[in-house]
Amino acid sequence: MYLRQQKKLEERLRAVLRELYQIEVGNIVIDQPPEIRFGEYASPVAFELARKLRKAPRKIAEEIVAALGAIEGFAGFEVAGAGYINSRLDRGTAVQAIAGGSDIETFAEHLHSLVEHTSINPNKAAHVGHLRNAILGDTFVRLLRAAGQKVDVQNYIDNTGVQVADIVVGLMHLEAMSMTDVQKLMSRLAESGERIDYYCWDLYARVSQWYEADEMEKQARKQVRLDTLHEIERGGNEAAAIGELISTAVLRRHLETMLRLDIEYDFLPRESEILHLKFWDLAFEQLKAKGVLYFEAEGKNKGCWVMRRMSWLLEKINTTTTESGENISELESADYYDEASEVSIFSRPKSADEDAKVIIRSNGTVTYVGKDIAYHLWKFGLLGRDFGYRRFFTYPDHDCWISAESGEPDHPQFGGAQAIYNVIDSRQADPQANVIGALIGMGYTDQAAHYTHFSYEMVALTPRCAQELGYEVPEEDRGRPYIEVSGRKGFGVKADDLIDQLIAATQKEVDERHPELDQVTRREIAKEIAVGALRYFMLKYTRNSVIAFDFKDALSFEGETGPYIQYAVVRTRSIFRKGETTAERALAEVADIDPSPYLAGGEADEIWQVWLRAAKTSLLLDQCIGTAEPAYLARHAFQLAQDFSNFYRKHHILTEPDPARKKFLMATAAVTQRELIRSLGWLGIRAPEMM
RNA sequence: GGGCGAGUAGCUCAAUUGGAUAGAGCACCGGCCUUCUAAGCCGGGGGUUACAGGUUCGAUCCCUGUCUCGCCUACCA
Repeated sequence: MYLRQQKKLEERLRAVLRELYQIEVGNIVIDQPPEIRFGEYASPVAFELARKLRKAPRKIAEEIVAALGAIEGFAGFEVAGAGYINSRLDRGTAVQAIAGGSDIETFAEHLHSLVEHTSINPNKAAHVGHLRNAILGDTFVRLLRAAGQKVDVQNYIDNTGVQVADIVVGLMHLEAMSMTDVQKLMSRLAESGERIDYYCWDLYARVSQWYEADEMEKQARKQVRLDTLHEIERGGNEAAAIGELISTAVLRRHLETMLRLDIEYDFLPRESEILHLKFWDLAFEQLKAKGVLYFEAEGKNKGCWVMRRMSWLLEKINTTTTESGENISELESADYYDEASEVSIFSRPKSADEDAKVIIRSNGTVTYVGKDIAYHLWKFGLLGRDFGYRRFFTYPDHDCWISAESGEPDHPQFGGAQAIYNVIDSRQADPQANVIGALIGMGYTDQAAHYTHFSYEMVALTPRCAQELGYEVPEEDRGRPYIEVSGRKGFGVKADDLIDQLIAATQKEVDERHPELDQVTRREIAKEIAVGALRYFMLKYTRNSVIAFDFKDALSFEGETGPYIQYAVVRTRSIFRKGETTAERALAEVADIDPSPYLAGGEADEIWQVWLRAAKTSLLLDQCIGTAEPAYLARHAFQLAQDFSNFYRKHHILTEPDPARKKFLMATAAVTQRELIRSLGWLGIRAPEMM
């Protein structure tokens, strides 16, 4: 309702400006007045026109208001302050419309999108940083799906990288294990209920220390690491087999951890297949043919195949654009690859570009960015080769597939998406930008424009939290706001430990509050609250804010938290239970009455505030997708819960004597419940029956 | 050296992307359970938005400079 009326108002303003002043205003700014008593929409458009028209803004605003006439659903327009144009909705009509439903259809897009998130190296347990990634990604998937998009969820698995190699080194060299020993180890762990990912967490830290421990041996040990890495990449040997076994087991653990948070995946592309199916060879041919990649014959990169950096391109086209991906759409108009002459803007420079990015080293091996370019060509359906697929993990209503050299004949289609989102932390902005740069250089500007590096800042630990975990915090770090986690040092909070702690804390509360419920139900409620607390905690910060993790904050269930919002829903449920009706019925019954009398006067503003906020959920969905920022919706849900709590205290619903007013108050609780559950659902948070 | 991000209340963060009196949560102080669940509500104190200029009707937001912090910038992967 809110969004639809805003668009109507915008159009009318546009028409009025055309009539009165023969002016086209590109973007008509409409926001909300500082106080609800001023109306629902405010536009400062008169200020903007003041200079152009050489008139006082207030005068312009008066002329516009006079010319607006009547707009369906609006009660009136007025000039406020120095020249704001405030618009009031007809509250009675609006309430009926809000009770009727949402207006997602005003912006729904039927794109085929691909979201990649989680992507944890399968060599250790997931930690809080990975949780932020997965929760952000999963939430964004839910938002896109809510807006009508078809979304594939991918979790990229670097199963042949140096981190997996480190684990293999640990098993083969520190523990002197063979393949059969490793198999025995795994069944021993399984029997004793120990987690393979936790075992690897410690082993990874040990191996990282081992490399550095002995100055004399350092060189040799690093060589062991490199040799192991190459064996794993090549495949068909013991190191590769052990790597495969361990990484697959750890991967399975990651999927189980994420499932605790209701996070599911559709496809797991692995680096091993990107290597063995030779994706790179095809990408190399394309890059070479289009001149994006060229052989460097001199300078420090002599003997390598190199590519211009994105930063160079941005400077070249003289834009102020900096953040990777986000403003690529501005590049669309220009041509960076000329089809006719087959010349790319990236073509070989006259003198060596020392700053160029090396894609193929002088020893003939491909760098990470090179493989990533190939993979992203596949994502957009531009590579000309596909993975094999086989089933890997089963969810209640679908399967998760994994890449394979030769897979099952019948499988769903992946790749070939119209838009992609890569949930990757901000430290990888540069490599991401270079992949985008390669696409642009190859002439795939449209794809580059739909490539979003969904970047976010890391989760670090407060010094206090680090000390609680038993880590020695150096003197100079104690005053800092946060300390970066480190897998190599085994320094961090493991995801499953945190979830366990959260459940233990919520379980205690639920047991105390509801001794009458059976244990299974109490357990279920405790889990829902714990997950709600965790997911909300990770979502309430905007993406580019570093989260300084602290158990005190994360284990809080009061104030701006998930449980606060869940609690508001539980209160509405309680009202309908005691009132022996349902939210659906309460919303339907608002049609029987005229709510207008209850929406007028100062006292009514706080009730109207609930309806207005509830009406904005769709607007928030639109904004969250446009800005790739789920935090706005998290905040919206909190504010709606807050508005409701305020209303709830002041207006006692079930004892309301006026039957028509009672229906209206019931509908107020109902619309809150509907919008809170909807918003929470998109945030991946369930709304418990009781708490 | 270059690039990016950040600096807002004691602490952690917002601020609808240039709009009206910069808002929340936590912490602190005071009040509210015989009434739909107190994981709640109400009230209070708390601010030179790092600093200095500039742009304009209007700046936390844009521009220039300075300071502080973090990250990125390898033929490692």
